[in-house]
Amino acid sequence: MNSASNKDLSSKIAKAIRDAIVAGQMIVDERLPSEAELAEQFGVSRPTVREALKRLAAQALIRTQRGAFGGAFVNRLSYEEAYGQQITTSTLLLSMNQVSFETACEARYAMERACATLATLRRSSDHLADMRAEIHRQSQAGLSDESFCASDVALHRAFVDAADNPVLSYQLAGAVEAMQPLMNMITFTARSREEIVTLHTHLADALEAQDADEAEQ
Amino acid sequence: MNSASNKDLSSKIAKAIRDAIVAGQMIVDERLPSEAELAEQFGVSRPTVREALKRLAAQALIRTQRGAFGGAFVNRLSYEEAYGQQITTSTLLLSMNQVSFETACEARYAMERACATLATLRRSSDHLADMRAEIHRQSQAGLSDESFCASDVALHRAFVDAADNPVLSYQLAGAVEAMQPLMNMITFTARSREEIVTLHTHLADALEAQDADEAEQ
DNA sequence: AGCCTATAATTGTCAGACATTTAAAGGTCT
DNA sequence: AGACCTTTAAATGTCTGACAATTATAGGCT
Repeated sequence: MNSASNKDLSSKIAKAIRDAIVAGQMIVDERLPSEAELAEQFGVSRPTVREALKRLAAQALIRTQRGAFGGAFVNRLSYEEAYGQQITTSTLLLSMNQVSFETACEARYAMERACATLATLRRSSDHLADMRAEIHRQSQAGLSDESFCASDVALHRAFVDAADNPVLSYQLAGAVEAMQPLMNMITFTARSREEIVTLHTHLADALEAQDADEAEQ
Repeated sequence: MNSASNKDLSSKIAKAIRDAIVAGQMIVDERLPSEAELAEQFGVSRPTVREALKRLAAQALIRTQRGAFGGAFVNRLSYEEAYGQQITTSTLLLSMNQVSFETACEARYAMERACATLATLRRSSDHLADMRAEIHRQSQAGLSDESFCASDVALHRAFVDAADNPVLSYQLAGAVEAMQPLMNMITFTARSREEIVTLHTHLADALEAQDADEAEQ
């Protein structure tokens, strides 16, 4: 995307440092040279270096610390930070590209079906309890559409986590959460809510019984 | 992650603008105020505003254009840009968190199984041809491990695209591509290569026959 | 009408300065 | 000797002011 001939100096510097990190030339928690040193190395001014560093910080590749012996450090990207990144990206992608509700739902169901086998094998009682709790909340009458959606997301999050694979959780939780704004635009009738709750109950039952044929939803 | 009390002014400003964009208060291609105006609005200096804007640019939320009537514009996040973001994030996440090869593979297979049903329904002859071509390449003898992996990624990419759901493609292609560095650390014996090629051939055959029970790999 | 040029707006970059934060070194007292 | 305080220096965070580079628009010339 950023061709090498990008005129922006701060882009080029950010890319150079990013490449070094991704290539493993800098290990986690390693300290980068100070801004003044980087400025000298790249032959630019400090503000330009700072803009490059902020770009990297925005991608959670580095973190900065003030004070003596502070500076910029290669950041260990945590799952939480990665979630945040993915949710921001996915949310924007969906909201800006006229992705139809059907397409998004289809993707979501497909990905959740992917978890079903693993989840039935590994679901813990904790995850089951979380799911039951959300189902109970969803069946209450006075719930706003927004709260209903939020609970729906929480339920699916618990389901995905039940597969006990952090990579899968990272990928899918982001996707599900990103769809929440789309879902919030929909109003649910009492009838459709009932259907959803029934579906969720079947899902939880199947998980509890460790029956893999619940993948049919 | 970034609590509101983050001391960094450029963080706070970036967050404010990002929130406005995500909330839909600014539409695609809308022009932001100039840096000087933003500086005045937020009561900070121009360099600080610039650092905030660079953060947003790093996330592809805005693009900038120089010259008269240039400025920063809300960017329509394309699928390609989103891929790039996701690949960077996923690659780092995997390489920095001692994710085992097994966990990654498990996630990958699970997600691909998710595509199987849709792919069998919708696969075009183009996708099939792409897959066949990669399979052919993989069965050649003198191929380096790295090229073998690259071809493997290309094949799976074609498979995922066959499901004809851009959201799914975006999610999974990023995941598969991010695993390439992990896969590159592995050396394949002639025997294991043979098995993989056989597996891929079965997959392509099943897709061609539109037989959904190939999901068993 | 068509082309060229000046103009103004805006981002990109630089230099230098000061404020703020923070860990470490060193000094003082018990 | 050990605990506590103070100083110090290194580094990021921020500001000011300036100049360079770019580019769409307006106006003038032929």
